[in-house]
Amino acid sequence: MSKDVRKIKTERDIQQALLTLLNSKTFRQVTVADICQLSMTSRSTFYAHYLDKYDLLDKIVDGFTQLFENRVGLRFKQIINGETDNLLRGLAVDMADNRDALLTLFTVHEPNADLEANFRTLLLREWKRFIKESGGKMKVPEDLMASMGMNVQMTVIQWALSHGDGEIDDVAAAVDTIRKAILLQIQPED
Amino acid sequence: MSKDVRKIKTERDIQQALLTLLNSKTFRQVTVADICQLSMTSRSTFYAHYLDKYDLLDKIVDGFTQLFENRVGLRFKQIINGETDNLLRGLAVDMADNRDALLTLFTVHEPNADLEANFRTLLLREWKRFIKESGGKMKVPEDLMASMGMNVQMTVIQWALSHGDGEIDDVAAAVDTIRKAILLQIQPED
DNA sequence: CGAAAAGTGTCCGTAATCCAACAATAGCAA
DNA sequence: TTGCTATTGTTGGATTACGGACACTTTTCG
Repeated sequence: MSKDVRKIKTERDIQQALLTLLNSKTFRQVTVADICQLSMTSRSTFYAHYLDKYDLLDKIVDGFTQLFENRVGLRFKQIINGETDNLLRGLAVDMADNRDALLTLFTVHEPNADLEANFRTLLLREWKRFIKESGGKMKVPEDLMASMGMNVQMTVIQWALSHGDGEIDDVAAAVDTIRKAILLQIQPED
Repeated sequence: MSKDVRKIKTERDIQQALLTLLNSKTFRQVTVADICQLSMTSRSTFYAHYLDKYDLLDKIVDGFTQLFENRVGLRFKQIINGETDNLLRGLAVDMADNRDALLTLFTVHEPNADLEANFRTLLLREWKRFIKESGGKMKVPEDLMASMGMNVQMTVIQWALSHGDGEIDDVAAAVDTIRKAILLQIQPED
C-alpha cells in the first residue's frame, strides 16, 4: 500500500501535471519529459511509479471511475419510491469538486482509458438494474429506458461541469420534469 | 544554494502551507505540526530547513520584500521627466501575481517579520532619493513629500490587491491626478 | 535514404526525506 | 502547587527521490 507520504505526493504531482498539460496538448503529444519537468520529478522516479504515460492515464481514469462508481451506487440507493429527483442533480453536484479534471479527461479517448465511456457504462448498468428492480412492466423495452436515463444523466452532468453551479437546480428540474412526463406516458397505469 | 529539486519542492510546500493556514488562524496559533500536516512533510524535514516557525515566516517575508525591492527599483528607473504616471499603476500590477499571499501577509505583524512595514520602508527610501535627485526646491519639507508619495503608493497597492484588476487604471489615474495637482502647488515655478 | 534530434526505459551512487522515538519545555486545568 | 497534555526540537536507520549516464527506439528534417 502507498504508506509513505513521499509516494502520495509524487503521484499527486505527476497526475496533476498530466492534467494540466492536457489543457494545451493532446495526450499523445505529451511526453514523459514534459510531465517530469512540470511536476518536478525525475524520470527515474516516474518509472518507479508508472510503466509509461499510458499507465499513468489509466490510473487517473480508474481513480475517477471508482469515485464515480461509489457515488452512483450511493445516489441510486437513496432513491425512495422511484423518485429520482435527487439523482440527476446529486450526481452532478458530486462531480463538481473535480470539475477541471473531469472536463479535461472527458476530451481524452484512449483505448483503455476513456472516462466518459466508463461513466456511461456505469450509469447504463445502474439504470438497467434500477428499472428491473422497479418491477413495473413498460410499454417500451427496458434497455431503451435505461439508455435514455443514462443519456439524460450524462447530459446534465456535463452541462453542470461546463457551466457554473448557479443554474444546476433549474436545469436539473427542467430535465427531470421532461423525464417524468415520458415515464408517465410509457409506464402502465397502476 | 538550493540546487536539489526536492529542497525547492518542500520549501514551496511548507511556505504555501503556512500562508494557507494564516487564512483561518493567527500566526501564533499556527503550530509546526499544523504546517507539516498540511504540507505533508515530516517535522524532521521542517527543522532541516527552518529554525522554527518564526524563521519560516521571516524567510517568506524576506522573499516578498526582495521581490518588491527589485520591482520598486525598476519602476523608479523607468520614470522619465518626472512623470510618475506609470509608477503608481505599475507597482500595483507587479504585485497582482501574488495577490493572495500579500493580502495574507499584510495582516501579520511580527517583530522581525512585517511585510507591510518593509514595503513602506522601501517606498519611503526610494521616494526620498527620487525627490532629492529631482533637484527642484520645494515649498514643503522633502520628507513630507516622500511620506506622502509612499502613503499614496501603498494605498493604491492595497486597494488593487483587495479589489480586482478591473478598476486599477481608473483609481490609479484619479490618485495620480490629485498628486500632480498637489505637486504643482508646492513646487516652485520654472 | 541517412544523420541528427528527441524520446524511451533502465541502472546505480548519492542526497533528501520519512518515520518513530526521545527528552525537554510550555500551557493549562484541578 | 501538581499533574496532564500539547508542542517543541533532536536523533538514527530505513525509505524514497534525485541526477546523470547508458543503450535503444522513434521522429524529424535535409
